Amino acid sequence: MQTEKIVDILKRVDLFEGLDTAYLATLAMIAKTMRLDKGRTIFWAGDEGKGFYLVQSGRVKIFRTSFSGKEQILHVFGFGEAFGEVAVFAGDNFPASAVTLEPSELLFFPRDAFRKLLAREPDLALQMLALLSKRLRAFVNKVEELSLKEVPARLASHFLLLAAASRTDTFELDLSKTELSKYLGTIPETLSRTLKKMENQGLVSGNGARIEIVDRAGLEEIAEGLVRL
Amino acid sequence: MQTEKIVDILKRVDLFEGLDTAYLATLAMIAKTMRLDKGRTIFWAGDEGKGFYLVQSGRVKIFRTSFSGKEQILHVFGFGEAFGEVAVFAGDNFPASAVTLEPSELLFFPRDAFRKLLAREPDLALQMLALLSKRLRAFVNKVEELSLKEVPARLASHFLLLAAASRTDTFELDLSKTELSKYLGTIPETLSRTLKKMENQGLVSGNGARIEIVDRAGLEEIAEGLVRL
DNA sequence: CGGCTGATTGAATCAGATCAACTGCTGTGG
DNA sequence: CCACAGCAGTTGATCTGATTCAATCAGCCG
Repeated sequence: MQTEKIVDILKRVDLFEGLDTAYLATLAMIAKTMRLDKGRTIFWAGDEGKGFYLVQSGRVKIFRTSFSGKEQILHVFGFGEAFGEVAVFAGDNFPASAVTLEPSELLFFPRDAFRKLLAREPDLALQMLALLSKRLRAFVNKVEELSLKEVPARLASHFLLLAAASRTDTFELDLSKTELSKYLGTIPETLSRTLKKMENQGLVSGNGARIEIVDRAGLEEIAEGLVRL
Repeated sequence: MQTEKIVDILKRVDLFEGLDTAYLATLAMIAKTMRLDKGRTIFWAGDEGKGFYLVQSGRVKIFRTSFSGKEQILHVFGFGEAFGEVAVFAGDNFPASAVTLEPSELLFFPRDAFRKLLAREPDLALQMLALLSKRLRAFVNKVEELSLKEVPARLASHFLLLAAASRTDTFELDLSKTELSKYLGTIPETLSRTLKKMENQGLVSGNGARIEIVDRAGLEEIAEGLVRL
C-alpha cells in the first residue's frame, strides 16, 4: 500500500494523534499491511512479540484459553485500535492469543523499527503511556466485574455500555451471543437464560442481535448488584 | 527528609533505575514523605488522582469493593513499588482504593510537577512504559485466573509463585489468610477448606503462615487445572 | 481474665457449569 | 430445488463448587 494512504489512516488513530506528519510517514514506512479472513489466528499466547498491530478494518479478539478449553475474551479491537504493543516494551512474548472475528486488514509494526522511532519522539512515548493507562483502567474494571459481579450484572453493564455508545435505547449486539458469553466470562447457555429472564421481567426486549432497553432504571439496579434478577 | 536520602531510595527503585542523579534530585525535590499507621486509607476509588505514590516501607493493598461489601484485592505493593501512576497520565480519578496493610512510609509525587519532568526526560517515559506493560501483563494473568480457574488452582498457583520467589519449598505467606482470600477472589472459609484439602492430600503442609510444598508435581497439576482437588 | 480479631468447621443453599436434546437458519452439493 | 450437514442459539435436567449463615476455636493484648 502507498505510504500516503497509510499516513491518512494513522492520522485518524488515537495512538498517533497529534504527531507530525513527518513522523507518521516514518511510521508508515515501517508498517506492513496484512489481509486476513474471518477466524484466522494472528498470534498465539506464548509467541514471541515481534511487533504490534493496528486494526485498519474488521475486528480482532484477544483471548486466553484454559486447559479444559474454555475461552475468556479479554478484548475486542476494531478500527483504529492497536494491540500487542505491550510486547514491544516488555520485550517478551504475547500473553494471550489473537484471532480475527471478521475479514480484517491490519497494519503490522515491527518491534525494532518502532523502538528506534520511539527513542527520538518523546510525544509518541507520552501518547503510548496514556494508551496503556487507559487499557490498565479497563482491566481493573474487568477484574472487578469478573470477581465481584454475577452474570446478570455483567450483562446489564454491557447493555448499558452499548446503549450509551449508540446514544439510544436500541442497539445491535457487537458480538455474536456465543462470543459475547466468552467476553462476559460465561457460556452461551447461561447467557441465553439470563437474557430470557431479563425479557420476562420487562427490563429489555430482544430480537436476535437487536436489543432494546425497556426499563433502564431496573437494568441499572441489576448492573450494580443492588437487585437480584 | 533530606533530598540526598530520598535520592538514595529512588536509585534502588525499578521505575527510576538508570536515570541521571540530576534527574533523581529533581524528583526528590517534588516528593513528599508520608507516614501512615496500619489500616489507613491513602485514597478511595473515585478520588481525584492528584499524584502517585512510592512505597518506601511497609505494604499497601489496592482493592475494589462491591455493593455487597466483598473486597477484591487487585495488587499488593511493597518496597520500591509505585502505584497510582495511571491517574497521572490518564488525568482522571483513581479506579480503586488504597489502604496500608502495615505501618508504612510513602513518597508522594504530585501530578503537575511530575508531568513537567517527564516531558523533558524521555528515558523516564520509556521506563514507565515498561512498568505499565508489566502491570498490564499481570492483569491479563489475573483475569485468566479469576475466570478460568477454580479456587484450588488459584491457590496452588500462588503457592508455586511464592516458592519460586523464596527459592525453597518452604515459605511464609505474604498476607494474612483473610487478605489472601480477598486477593484470590474468594472468602476466608473457602480458602481454609481448600488449604485443608491440600494438606489431606499430601500436597502441602502448613503451620500458620508457614507453608511447605510436599508434592510439587501434584500442586502443579492442580494449578493447571489438569486434576481436581 | 475477658475481649477482640483471625481462623476454622459444619450445614444449607445457590448460581452457574455441564450434559444432552432440540430448533431453526444457512449454505452447499447432488 | 430440495436434502442434508453444520453451526448458533435455546431449553431442560442435573451436578457441583463456592458462598452464606452460624457456631466455635485459637491466639494476643490491654
